[in-house]
Amino acid sequence: MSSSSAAPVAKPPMRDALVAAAFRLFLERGYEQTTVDDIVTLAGVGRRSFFRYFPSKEDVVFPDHERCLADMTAFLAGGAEHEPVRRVCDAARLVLRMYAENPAFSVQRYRLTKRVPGLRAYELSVVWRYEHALAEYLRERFTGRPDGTLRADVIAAAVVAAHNNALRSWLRSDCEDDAGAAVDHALGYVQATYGHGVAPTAPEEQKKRPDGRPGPSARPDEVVVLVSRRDAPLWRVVQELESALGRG
Amino acid sequence: MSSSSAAPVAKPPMRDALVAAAFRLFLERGYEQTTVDDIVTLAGVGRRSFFRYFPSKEDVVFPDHERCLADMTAFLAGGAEHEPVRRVCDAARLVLRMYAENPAFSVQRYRLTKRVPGLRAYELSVVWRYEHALAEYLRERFTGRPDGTLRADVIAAAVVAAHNNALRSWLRSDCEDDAGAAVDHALGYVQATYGHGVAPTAPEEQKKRPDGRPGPSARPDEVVVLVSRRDAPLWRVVQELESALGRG
DNA sequence: GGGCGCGTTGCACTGAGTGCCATACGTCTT
DNA sequence: AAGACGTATGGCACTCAGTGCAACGCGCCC
Repeated sequence: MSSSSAAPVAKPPMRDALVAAAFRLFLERGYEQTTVDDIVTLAGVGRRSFFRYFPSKEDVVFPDHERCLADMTAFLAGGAEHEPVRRVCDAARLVLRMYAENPAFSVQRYRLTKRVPGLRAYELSVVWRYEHALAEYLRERFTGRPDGTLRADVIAAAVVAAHNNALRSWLRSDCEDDAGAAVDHALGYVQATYGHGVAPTAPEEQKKRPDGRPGPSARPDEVVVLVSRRDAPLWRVVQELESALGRG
Repeated sequence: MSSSSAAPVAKPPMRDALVAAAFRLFLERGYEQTTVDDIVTLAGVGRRSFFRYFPSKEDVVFPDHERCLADMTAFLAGGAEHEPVRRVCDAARLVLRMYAENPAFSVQRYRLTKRVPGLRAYELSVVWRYEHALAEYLRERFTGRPDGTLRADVIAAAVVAAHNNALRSWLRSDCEDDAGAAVDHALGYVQATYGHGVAPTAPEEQKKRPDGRPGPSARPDEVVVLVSRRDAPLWRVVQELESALGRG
């Protein structure tokens, strides 16, 4: 079995071998029933090398997470055009696209994390870093707004929840559904709630669109969210509504 | 020293002693620098007993979490009156009240979890169970609605994020702020976004209040959220608004 | 050829967590 | 009163994750 110049992988042949060996064993005999020694024996490498590539046994289940997080962070840092909520939703779409690049792998991991409590907990800490990055981005964009950090935290949590909802339903369908459509639908709900001008509660957003029109990427199914005190007089509510819609 | 009948604690004197010893050591020399042997030596008990009361070293940092989660779950199962979003917000208020019962302890724990990555990760798995319980409750209440599980997941995430935002800012202030007011403000934002009748998108909610009034415990600062397609005719929007307000 | 950097490996060690059994104490039974 | 029994605790040995350290092999450059 010559493996010399057949498929010259750029950097880490050993890393991939460890991931492959780990998943084989995890799937056939379970995560907790598999020791690191089992993995390195199957991969034919030394035990010490495992911990050189993966700081913990759990990390081998999320081998490209650091890269994925770095990509998302770079995307957020890449520019501030578009509206902030739109941008974090796009960041979430980016993450889902990375999952969708390896459907088989993503499904296997999903089955693992669903069954093993320890892996579920670890996945939470992974997801938390994404959410934290989104919240951090929104906090910067929301500086000066009333309740800026609160809104940032809540919106980031909502985006992550919507993303995960779509991702899980896609994974449960064995990747037969359209992942992009699912996440668009889920994030559309979040964008409809928090995105756009939301004039009455964030009037300063209006200044960015002096023409009073919906702004970039206006689709016919866009929605407007109006928040008003319940005891406000109806005429006042309608007035706010007209200004939010840019009519009247 | 005679400790026979001086302070006859009901159930677990040993458990509390372990918690006290653990926090003393964690605070004075750090979490990772403290071994379980150190804790049991200071508490004067056998090492095996530690793991009888706490399944892991991390659990000693959240000693009453199981009870707190059970209380919240019981509260949710206790009744389905009020509007669902209102109810999960009240559940979050319940949790914050438990934190507020031991301000000093909560602050110490906050300082610990903030600095120790392992504890932060563990706290995430703790918080996740709360969020999951809220989402589960909302899913049941939202069965039949379009995107019921999506809305349930997103709202649960938003509630938890708002709760945590208020909790953290309260803990950072050394418990000098008013925790109740902070969480009311944060959850008010979520309730303003998702709560109440939200007539246009959830008309079935109207049936529960045939009188058309806001329902129980209507406060003057309650708000109504109206979601509508941006391209809808204005008269239609106003019609929906009137029905949402129970006027017209 | 000999030094040098790097990736790999083996080895010993710490510490978390578990299973098993022995012990002590209170209670219930005969 | 003596013994049986359940429960709480302690002690011991073991597995396994993770780390520090010191070799070893290997290509490379001087």
